[in-house]
Amino acid sequence: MRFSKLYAPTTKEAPKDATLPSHQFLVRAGFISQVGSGLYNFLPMGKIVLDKIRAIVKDEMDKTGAQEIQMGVVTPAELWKQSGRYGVFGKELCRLKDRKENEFVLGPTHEEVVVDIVRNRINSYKQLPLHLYQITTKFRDEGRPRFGLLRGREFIMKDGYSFHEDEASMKEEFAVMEETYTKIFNRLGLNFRAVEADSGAIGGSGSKEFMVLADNGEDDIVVCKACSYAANIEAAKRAKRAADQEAPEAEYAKFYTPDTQSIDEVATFFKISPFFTIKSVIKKAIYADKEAIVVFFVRGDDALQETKATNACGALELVDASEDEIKANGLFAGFCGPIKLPEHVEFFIDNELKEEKNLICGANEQDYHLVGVSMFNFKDSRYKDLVEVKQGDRCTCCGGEMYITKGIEVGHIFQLGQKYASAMGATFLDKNGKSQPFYMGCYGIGVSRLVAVMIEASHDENGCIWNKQTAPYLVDVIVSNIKDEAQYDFAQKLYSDLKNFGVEALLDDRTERFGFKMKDFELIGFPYALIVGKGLEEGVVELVERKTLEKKVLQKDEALNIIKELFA
RNA sequence: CGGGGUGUAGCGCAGUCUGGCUAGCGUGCUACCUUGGGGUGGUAGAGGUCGCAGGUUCAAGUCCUGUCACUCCGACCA
Repeated sequence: MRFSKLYAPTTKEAPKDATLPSHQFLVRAGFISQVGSGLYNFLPMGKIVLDKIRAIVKDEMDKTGAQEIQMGVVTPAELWKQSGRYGVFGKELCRLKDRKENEFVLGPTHEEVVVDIVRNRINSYKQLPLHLYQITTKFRDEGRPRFGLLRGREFIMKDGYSFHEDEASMKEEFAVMEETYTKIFNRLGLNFRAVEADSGAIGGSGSKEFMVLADNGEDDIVVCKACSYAANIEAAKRAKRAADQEAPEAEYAKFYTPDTQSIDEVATFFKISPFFTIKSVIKKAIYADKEAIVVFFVRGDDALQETKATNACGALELVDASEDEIKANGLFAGFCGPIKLPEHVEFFIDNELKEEKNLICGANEQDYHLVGVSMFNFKDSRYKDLVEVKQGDRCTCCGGEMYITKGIEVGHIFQLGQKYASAMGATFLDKNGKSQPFYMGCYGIGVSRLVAVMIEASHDENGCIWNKQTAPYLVDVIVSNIKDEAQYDFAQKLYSDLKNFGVEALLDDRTERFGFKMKDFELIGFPYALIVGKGLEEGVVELVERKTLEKKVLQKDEALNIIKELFA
């Protein structure tokens, strides 16, 4: 490609609202352009990069025996009603009607459609397992699109769905996918972790997220310093904590404690560590068909993890309860506790409080707390993992210290079980001739997001730094002075030799000055530039590596071979 | 969803508070000259219904009402 013909509108200035390097540089270097909130176009070089990432994903997927298909972007609402997600999915689900007032949905993911594809066509265990995948555009009407390609409304995702006769087969495929994803992200040269995750509304039992470690990530992940444990903070577990001081032994009693509503005030009043207090978090749980007040109890010095809490009570979401709602349910903000709670109020207690003694909690009475409280008389089903893991907590696997870091989710794999197949009546005959729903797995990769992630992980103050696997072109042959015929002739010859050898090369034949072309090279971030300039008179050219910006002087006749070796 | 901000030339902005003649600046773009190893320097140009609709006024980019779009912080993100 000749730069003079390439549509790559580069600019000195970044868009005013771009805050992340990946967003700024991808726009400035002419890879993408925004057309609306969360909507981006891929310009020629952006498309090349996107296709390269797509090709790597496809290559590794095909190797596992998964088969590529392509499902429609517009899907009938009827399928979503069958699975039950039409109501459950929130505003992110973009619903629309056709001229006949039939309802449709822009596919944010395709479990429903893929089940419809195999339903009544796969009838026997002999046809299983089967794995179908696609790499297509998805639409989720995000409440707040941001960060360029990292959180758009329209994006390109690889989504795969596997069908199995039993759980064992499903788990086998899950392991294959974990391995495959590892290969894909390794080929892309990314620093990532596979972490334990919450499954969210996609549902199912086990799920793992692939997180690229990056300062600008939106997710908090917990990582063990000593072993390989890593988890999304929504799912992270920790070893039970020990007390930080001796337990304050006391007989069970009610104390008058005016003006002590917060944990700090209670701890100060009783002169004890907040560790021995019980924090009550009162939430309103939203279910598909009702709302209810739910109270969560954790240690005073712990924080409630909202996703865990949502899962504990099976709600669609939790919102803060208003003062009126708290009062209406017979509760007293600041004086709430698990003992003598009004009977109709649902509650859950953190696992770490089970069978603990000598605790202090609210008495469910204005201005009173209870001391010497023991946690023995609650049903096991009340106890759930509710706490948010903190910096410095200990690992459940090895006891090592854990820390919290930021990550960008680039992949998520799920064991769905029979959830969708049951709901949608997709069954097959097993070895015993019995009809049963498929076991399913589903596996996603954010392909367009990866374009941004590559730059988030690899850039400097001058611009993008692409690696050989994803660069739009591998070598930028820069003609320093286009009017110098010797330079131009030599560069053109070298450029066509490189192309003939199969090295993707770009010839910067624009009538711009040297500095201008170098700035563009650095902004766009091709792995190498070959400068054909004033040194040519002495028989030399220069090779610049983008990553280090180091220049090497080469004899002009050896340049071709040296570049060939770089990409051999 | 809660709280802010912005909309004027391709891009980035000033002008609006305090209404007034032909709406400016930087950059980019076109032509010519100049320069030719780090976004050269110069001359001359093209390019704008001031987001949209309505209102007040002798007069609206500027004041009022409505509306749309974009965006920032936080919540949410299946």
